[in-house]
Amino acid sequence: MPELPEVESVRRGLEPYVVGRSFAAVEVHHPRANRGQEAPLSALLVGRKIAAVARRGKFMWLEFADEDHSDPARDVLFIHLGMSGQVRIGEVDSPHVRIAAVLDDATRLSFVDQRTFGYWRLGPWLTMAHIAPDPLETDFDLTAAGRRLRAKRTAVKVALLDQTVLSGVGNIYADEALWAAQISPLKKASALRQRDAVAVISAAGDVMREALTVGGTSFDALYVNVNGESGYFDRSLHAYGRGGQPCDRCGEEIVKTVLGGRGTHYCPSCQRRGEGRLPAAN
DNA sequence: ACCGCGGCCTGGCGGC
DNA sequence: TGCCGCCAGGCCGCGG
Repeated sequence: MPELPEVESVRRGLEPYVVGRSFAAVEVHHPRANRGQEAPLSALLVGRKIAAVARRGKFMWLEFADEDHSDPARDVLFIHLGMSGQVRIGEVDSPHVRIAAVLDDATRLSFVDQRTFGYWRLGPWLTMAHIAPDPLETDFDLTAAGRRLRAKRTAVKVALLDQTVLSGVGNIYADEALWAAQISPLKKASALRQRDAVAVISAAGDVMREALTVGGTSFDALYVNVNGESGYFDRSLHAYGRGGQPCDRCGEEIVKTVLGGRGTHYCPSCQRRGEGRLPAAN
């Protein structure tokens, strides 16, 4: 479940089941699920006590009780959901169960991942040092993120997806943030005024916070929380997936195009902020 | 140093 | 019905 609100929904769901528990058994059913790991995951994890479930952007990780949490070199268990990963409580009847784990209180965790872009990997926390803060962090610096965005010479849509600028934003929330801030996805990030860069990042935070309150966005059973339930933010989408439909703000037709290889949806009429002519407000 | 593109996978859908 | 190409919410590494 790809973007920040979906990952955070999983993190919150996982927390009460795993904190204070230890791994009793871990079985890897698909080699890609722990690629990059030499030793078997079970040898690395069994007996280790989980102290916390943390997240930055779309990266989630388990902190262990026997590690120094202020040490950037400490080992953590990264759980990345990739494009189609799920972490479920209990056993799951699916051909895509890639990892099955049991905790010391007999709680079962199933890592289900159709496309195998996700993984569990024990490694040093600093492996993800390049991931920028996400807009839901309490000390997130909007001004600095705005400057990083404007340092990019790509289209602003592409820059929003760059996890070293800010993290957590994926293809859905990038389109939604640009729609909310009334900025064209095609506009060069470096051509944005600072206040518009800040506005679109701020909008990304707002949209993701709102999505989180309804459990994230899911169009199908691929994107579910730890109990297999779908979120329903798809009902609140204004741009993503709405190509050919009328803009909720101005009625013009939403256009679908491709930017940076990703489907991109926007209103060509009212997403023109910072282009010299203000959109007609309805 | 940066940016753009291709690759990694599976499965569902629309078109022929 | 069947096959084929295209598309999908992410990320990394390569080459220019």
